[in-house]
Amino acid sequence: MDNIRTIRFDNLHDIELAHIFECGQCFRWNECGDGSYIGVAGGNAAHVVLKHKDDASTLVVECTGGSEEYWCSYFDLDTGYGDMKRALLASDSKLDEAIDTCYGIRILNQDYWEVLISFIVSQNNNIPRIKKCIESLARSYGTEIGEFMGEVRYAFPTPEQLAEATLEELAALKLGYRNTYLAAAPEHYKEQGVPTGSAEEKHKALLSYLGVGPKVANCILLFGLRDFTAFPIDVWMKKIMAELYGFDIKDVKGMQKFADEHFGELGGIAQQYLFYFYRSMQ
DNA sequence: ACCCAGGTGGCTT
DNA sequence: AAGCCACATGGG
Repeated sequence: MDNIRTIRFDNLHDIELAHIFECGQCFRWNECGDGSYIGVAGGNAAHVVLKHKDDASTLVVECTGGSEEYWCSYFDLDTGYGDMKRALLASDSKLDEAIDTCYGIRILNQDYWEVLISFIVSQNNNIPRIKKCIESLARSYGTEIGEFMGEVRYAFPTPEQLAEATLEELAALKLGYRNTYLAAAPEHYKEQGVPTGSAEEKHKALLSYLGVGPKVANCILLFGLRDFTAFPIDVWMKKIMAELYGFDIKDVKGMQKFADEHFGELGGIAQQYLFYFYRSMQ
């Protein structure tokens, strides 16, 4: 692929690629072996490198497309994560180690539809297999971007493209029982559009998708709609909340209520730090 | 062979 | 409202 463009962002803080891409919010970025990552976002393939120098960082994006504004928004570079982290630390010292160790998490500005489908696939599944499933979907139904850094890359399929898939084809992609959920999603998306309103209203709208329950809806709220009040509780978060705050492992309602009152507007940020930190410790 | 993974739908109490 | 359990697939 010719026409590779290089975009550079200087003087950045509170950013680390591994923490952004490995914290469980996205599934299409892969590490190259040297700390840089290759992935696809918004129909563009990209290779991203982060360089730390003194107190600041520089992000270099080599991409097949996407404006400077697009990538700035995608990496959420205009949001002050330092302030959010300081606010969380001031309210709860139990976050000290997680925030200190995983300092550079940012919530990517991902496409709503892609997040919706990705987290339907994620249920009762593990991250390596989720990534394979999503890559298969892109390869089978997404627009071919072209060869980029030694591999042909594919955009995530649009709702119209995924609507073309038959149940038999989806089953052949080894999606498991979730294939029926994916088969139903494009039409529902066409009818409902992108949810608006309060967090509760959006959450409720998401629950009307087959295959979307409370946990997946919270992931979509946080990663697809950038609602930082969302606090997804999966099997890992149940263990973490039980261990850290003394909840009964099954008391998900109590955990949700606590997160809402205790972390408020920054629940999603707190959740990401806790999830990623404790998961990386196994 | 068994258990688990960024859970949910559907059925039974 | 709460408690089961099946659901595909692949890795440990």
